Amino acid sequence: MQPETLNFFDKVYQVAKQIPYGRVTSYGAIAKYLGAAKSARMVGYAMNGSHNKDVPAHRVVNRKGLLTGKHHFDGTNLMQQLLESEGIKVKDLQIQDFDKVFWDPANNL
DNA sequence: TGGCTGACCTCGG
DNA sequence: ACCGAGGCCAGCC
Repeated sequence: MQPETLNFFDKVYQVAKQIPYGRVTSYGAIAKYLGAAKSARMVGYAMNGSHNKDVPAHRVVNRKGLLTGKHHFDGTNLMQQLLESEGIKVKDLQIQDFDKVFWDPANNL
């Protein structure tokens, strides 16, 4: 579907958009799926432009299930609220049952 | 224009 | 098992 010609950012957006409801993924998972495990940083940075896209950046967290990017959202606990709104239990910036809500792109794509 | 930063992860010692 | 450093690409000053 996605030609290799697409840039890293575009690919990230494509994958992030496909994240199912009530599920979360990590930057590294997406990066690794794209074939650039070392480019996990870029995935997070790509989320910076996700604001203009329909990318649920709140469903993307770090490897520890910590909402590191919540500081980039509008309010303070907005990101946590969104996740809890989807049924995901979040303790402060730590996602509970992260293993259960974790969605691997390679698992579905 | 050139250079630094940034929502991270993996590898090496 | 723990700690330190590197790497990637694009946007912004």
